[in-house]
Amino acid sequence: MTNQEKLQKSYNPADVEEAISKLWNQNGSFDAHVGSLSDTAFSVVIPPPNVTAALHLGHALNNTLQDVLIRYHRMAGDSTLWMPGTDHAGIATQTVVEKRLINDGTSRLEIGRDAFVQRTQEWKNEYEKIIIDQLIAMGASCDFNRTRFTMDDLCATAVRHAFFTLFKDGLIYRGKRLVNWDPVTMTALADDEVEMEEIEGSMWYLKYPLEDDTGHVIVATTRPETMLGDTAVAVNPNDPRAEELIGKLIRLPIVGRLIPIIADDYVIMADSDSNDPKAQFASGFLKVTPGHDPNDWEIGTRHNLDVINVMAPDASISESYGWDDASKEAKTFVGLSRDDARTAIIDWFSQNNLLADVKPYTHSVGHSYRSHVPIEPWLSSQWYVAVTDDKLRGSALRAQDPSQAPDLPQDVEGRSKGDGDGGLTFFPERYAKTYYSWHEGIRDWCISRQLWWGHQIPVWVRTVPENGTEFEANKNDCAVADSEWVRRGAAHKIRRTEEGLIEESICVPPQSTLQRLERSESISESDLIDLLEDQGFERDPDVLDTWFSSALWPLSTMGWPWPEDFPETEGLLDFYNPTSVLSTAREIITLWVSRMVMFNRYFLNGRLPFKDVFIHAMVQDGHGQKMSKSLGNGVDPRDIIFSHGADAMRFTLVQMTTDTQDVRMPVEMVCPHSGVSFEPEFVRTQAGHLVAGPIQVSPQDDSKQMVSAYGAASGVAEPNEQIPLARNTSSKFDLGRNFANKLWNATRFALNRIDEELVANIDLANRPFIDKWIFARLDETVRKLDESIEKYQFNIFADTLYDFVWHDVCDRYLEAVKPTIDSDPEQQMVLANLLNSVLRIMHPVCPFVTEALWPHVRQATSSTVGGVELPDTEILATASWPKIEITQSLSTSLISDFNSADQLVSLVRSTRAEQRVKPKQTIELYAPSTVLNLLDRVNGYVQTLAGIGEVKPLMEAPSDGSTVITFEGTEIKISGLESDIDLDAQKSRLEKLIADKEKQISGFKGRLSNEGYLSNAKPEVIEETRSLLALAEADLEAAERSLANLD
RNA sequence: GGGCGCUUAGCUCAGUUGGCUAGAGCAUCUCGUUUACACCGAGAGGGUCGGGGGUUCGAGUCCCUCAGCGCCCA
Repeated sequence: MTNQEKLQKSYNPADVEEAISKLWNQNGSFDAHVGSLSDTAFSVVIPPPNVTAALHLGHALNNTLQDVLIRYHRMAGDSTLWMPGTDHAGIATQTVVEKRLINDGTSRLEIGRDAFVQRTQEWKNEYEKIIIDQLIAMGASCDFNRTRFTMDDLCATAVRHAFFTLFKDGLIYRGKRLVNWDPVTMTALADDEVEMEEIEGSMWYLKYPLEDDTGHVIVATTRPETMLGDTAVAVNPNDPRAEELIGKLIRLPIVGRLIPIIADDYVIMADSDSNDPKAQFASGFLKVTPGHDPNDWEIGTRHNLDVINVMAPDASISESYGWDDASKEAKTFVGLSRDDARTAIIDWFSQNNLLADVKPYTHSVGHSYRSHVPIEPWLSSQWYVAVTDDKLRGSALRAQDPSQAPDLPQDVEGRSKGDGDGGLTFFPERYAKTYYSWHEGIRDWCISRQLWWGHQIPVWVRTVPENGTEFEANKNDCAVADSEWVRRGAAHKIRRTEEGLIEESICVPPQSTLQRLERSESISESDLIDLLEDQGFERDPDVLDTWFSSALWPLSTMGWPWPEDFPETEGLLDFYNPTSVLSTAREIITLWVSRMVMFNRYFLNGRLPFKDVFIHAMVQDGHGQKMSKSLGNGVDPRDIIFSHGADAMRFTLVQMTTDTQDVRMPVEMVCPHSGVSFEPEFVRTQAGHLVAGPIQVSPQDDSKQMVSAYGAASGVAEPNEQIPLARNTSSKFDLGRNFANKLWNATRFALNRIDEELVANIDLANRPFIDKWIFARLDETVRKLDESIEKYQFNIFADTLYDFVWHDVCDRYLEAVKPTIDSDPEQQMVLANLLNSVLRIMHPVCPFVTEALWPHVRQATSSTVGGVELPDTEILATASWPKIEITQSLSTSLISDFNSADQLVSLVRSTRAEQRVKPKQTIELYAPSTVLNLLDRVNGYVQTLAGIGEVKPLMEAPSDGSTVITFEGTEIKISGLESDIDLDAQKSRLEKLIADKEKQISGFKGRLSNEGYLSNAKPEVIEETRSLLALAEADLEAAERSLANLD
């Protein structure tokens, strides 16, 4: 006896979800076990979410997809690992914590580095917990015992070891050069952290007088404030004016500096007729400011120009950072912000009659992705990874599956048969090109960040006069092969600074690495550091770019470099790396995918971090804006779980995941006072985004208010008891909710019907048509699911499930067996096995409802169906994927017979509707022998679903009181409608059918009389057209005959 | 500026190498409820596949072009 009485009338996710999460956790259902060599590994590392904020639906999408893959492969018998964790997200987290401090009336600088890191740690703990709870709530089957954080001991060791190795191998260097400087957060940014924005600015035309007083040149610039740092004026050598001017000197206004006119073909020549706005607006003369413009830096390098930095880290004009020839006049600008300096300098030029012109000019300017202010190209000392080296860039390019990528660039070594080359595949394929282009033009990676939150750079630096050291330094970095520090296990480099001093850098490996090194002097890491600091070395205060630790994620989480130091990681690296697939978003290809490939391959002899990269769609809000933590328009998955349940959310997200389309998610708010959903009022942010206004008024009662998710996320409004936080929802998820409920009720129906304890196993060959058919369809469905998951076609996976479960199992099979099942114990067992299979195939997408139903269904499954392998297991999450081997003879023609019969059912139903036959009224059907044979083969299916009482030969049809159907070229009559026949309706249906068929026939005939078609089209296509024509002609004839009989 | 995608029913989206009468869900309309499910069932209506041109026997699908939207990279 099953315990079906426990099943409620509809599925209520909140009743079961938490208990089921607990069940999985208690049973260790998601624990990874390193398998033996013969086992198939399937592993995924989670893209670690930033601890800056809670997850939104974009994360829900990505994590659901990963979970579907993991659950599918776990059921398919693979040894699975889904590694969870979070990312410290240096600048982003520092920014949010600083915001909180400012709200609290203090600041980072006021409390100091240690206290700040402590505060940030607290933030991290808070959000790490929220994030993990969210993952659990959405059903993510991660091995949560292994949860990592990019700054925990394991990851920190990996970071230190990786840095040390790269440093020692000459792939990390320190350079003074222009970086993308954010003058608000006061840190350098990587190229990809800079967002380009179109700015409606101006082009200013400044007169620069020649030193010999013979005239002036006019330079065009969008950044006049940087002219204080000009060290040349450049002209294109092809410019007609060039010859006369090159080599002459200019007396730089305000500053008085004498600077040369040089020739460089970077300079765009003036051409007012050009289509290129740059040429239109050019004056032909370019002020060259190597200290404040990357292109000018290049020109400066070519012409050996001085580099003068006229700005402080906050982008105000300053003479303290490399500007020592400021005139008295120039000093009046010192201390101005860059905006004020711009105005002041333009005023000065204007007052001195040196402003030739100003034109409005639209151009794009880099902005900080974090503070959104314009980036200042700024000269400073930073650490770089030489990713342009063939060992990194080349390796990343060689990794690509050659069939997906263009030929390797000239300067990249060819692929070898070695580990990993050619093994990296992108889904959808087009993203392979994004990856390729990024590496083709990649530049060295600036990894220093002027932050307090992150992995502090493990390098101690000392600068000494040239004669203060025993080492000779050339201009570039060079490694010291032997020194007291090298003998102790550290790596030692020296370089000559721009100021002519000698800079010594000592990189200290982590203790675990140090103790394993062969070295002549044994010393602990902490003693080594003490020694360094005693000798005047200071640790670089900067931290590493967050992506440096993320790049090591598939390595570090698996225990690299010293898994024996972390016993819980033993064996992981060899068994689970390379991971099977990385699922992530588009922009991550450059930020993360690239760097993981480079690092994993570099540190593990070419081994890839993952074989496949799946790029998922972006989740947008209802206005087509990307859902993001920083914009604050994210919808908390817990809100959707609250309104619709986790399975509904998951199914809907999976169903929306196609190859090409981003996912648009119109969001409603739920009034916390009334529970009513409504569309919130939207407001535009300063940056131009549409977001739900921070405070919303209740749609039911305008005296009541609530805080929107945006209001809370942006910190503009803080929810309290009177003005509570409103949850979000979206009717998009109704689809998934209805489906979960459908499954619930189908199971409920079945459990009510299965009450016989039958132990004999069932041979489908002895079963009625409908039982055979549903298993043939199950077989087909499972194969389609397997194929779609293999190709990461998630929408097809979901649609296949929906179509099979809703339409075939519920609408057809269950309806068809209703008259017979109560008296047929074998059929009850067929149904039990069917449902058992359905729960299994539904499980990867809808784990909660299936797990909730599982104990009932497995209990009901007391015997087996031949050819269907469904071994019993206590927990569905660890049950096996159905294996179905139905003999060919069983499924041949089953599906085509069924489709014919189903077609007939819908014709009869349409006719019933047209003739307004009451639902319970059974009717008589008169059919020719071909149809009678079909009805016989499908064994009552048509009668049951179309409400047909008796079936008789066509010739026995009564001469009046019947209506007629055209089916597969035959006439079928229906009588017993118990009301007057609506002749008009019948007539117009037949007329419409005739017109339809005539149109079809003329189309087919036209095709078949076309010489080109007959000679070019594939024979089977032509054959098909012929048979379609025949069918249409038969239908037409039958319909015409019927119509004629009516008159 | 370069690259990638999108534009198909009122809405949100499928449509694999060109080949059946272009599909689904929602919404709409009609009918139905003691009988698994109204988070339901049955039926119906609704599309010149963004515009234009081309290739082809045949184009939603391939090519060119124009327009609009979005993303990534500079």
